[in-house]
Amino acid sequence: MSYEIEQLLLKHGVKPTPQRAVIAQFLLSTHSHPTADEVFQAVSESLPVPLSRATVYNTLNCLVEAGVLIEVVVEPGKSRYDANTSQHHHFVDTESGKIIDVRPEEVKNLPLKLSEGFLDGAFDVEDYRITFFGKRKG
Amino acid sequence: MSYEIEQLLLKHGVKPTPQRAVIAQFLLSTHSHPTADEVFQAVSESLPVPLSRATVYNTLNCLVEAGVLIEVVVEPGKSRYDANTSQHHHFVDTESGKIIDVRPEEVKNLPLKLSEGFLDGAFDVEDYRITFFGKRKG
DNA sequence: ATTCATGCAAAGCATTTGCACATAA
DNA sequence: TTATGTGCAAATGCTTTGCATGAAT
Repeated sequence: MSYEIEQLLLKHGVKPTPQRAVIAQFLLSTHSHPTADEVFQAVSESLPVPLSRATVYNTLNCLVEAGVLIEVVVEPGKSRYDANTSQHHHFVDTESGKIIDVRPEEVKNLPLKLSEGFLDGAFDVEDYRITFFGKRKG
Repeated sequence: MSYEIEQLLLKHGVKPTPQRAVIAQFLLSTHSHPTADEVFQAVSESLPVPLSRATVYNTLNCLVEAGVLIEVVVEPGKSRYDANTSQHHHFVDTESGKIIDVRPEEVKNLPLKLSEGFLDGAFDVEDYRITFFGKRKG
């Protein structure tokens, strides 16, 4: 496994194993927001090590807990994974279902705030995520 | 079933039945964003008609398709339902898991736009939803 | 030796579906 | 009677878990 991936995992307190490295590597190489099953398919095909679905699920959960990945839920029933852990938003193409990362700089009028009176000011907003929906032009 | 609920269902092209009316009624009466199972529990308890889980699922899907409800997904694995169909956002209390509706007027800096250059201007944004995360103060 | 990741198969949930029965127009 | 909603139970799909094996410290 590559030195960089190994360092990344170690930095997050995750013991580097071939399976973990290859799954993390795959997620770093794509912007397609794959599901667990898509990760399993993709990684199984082109892999020096064998891989079971259980390990894919265990590994994805482990990497999410460690902060290497984030879990993205846009449709009910399945989770998607994203190695882009910096604060960002998503655009969902409602025709293809594709999910595209949107950097905060690409959204005008950020940062957002709730009005002072929101619920008597009883809550602190720590973060927010925006999901845009739309279609390809033309 | 009440006249108003009946009219609401008819207006959306849904044939009013006791089960549908009572499920719609329950969702109109709460802001708790219940899951299908919570709807089943709540409605089963205080009900003149018997009710099966299949009917709850069928009905919720039917009401979502008809535009009477919206489906809200904040956690993987289960859908939640909301009779507030006007465009709005959500605040998730990360300690209790509670979901609170946020009216657009309560968010400063709206409306949002993507910058002109976003993906070469290839997409039209039709809508967006914001999910805020935070905690109760103190 | 001890710890812990992996693989397999079984189990667990949320949800959907097939089919028979009931109900309403 | 014709269409359609409902109920039950079985099936499905995604994910988790238990347990035995295997690798690494």
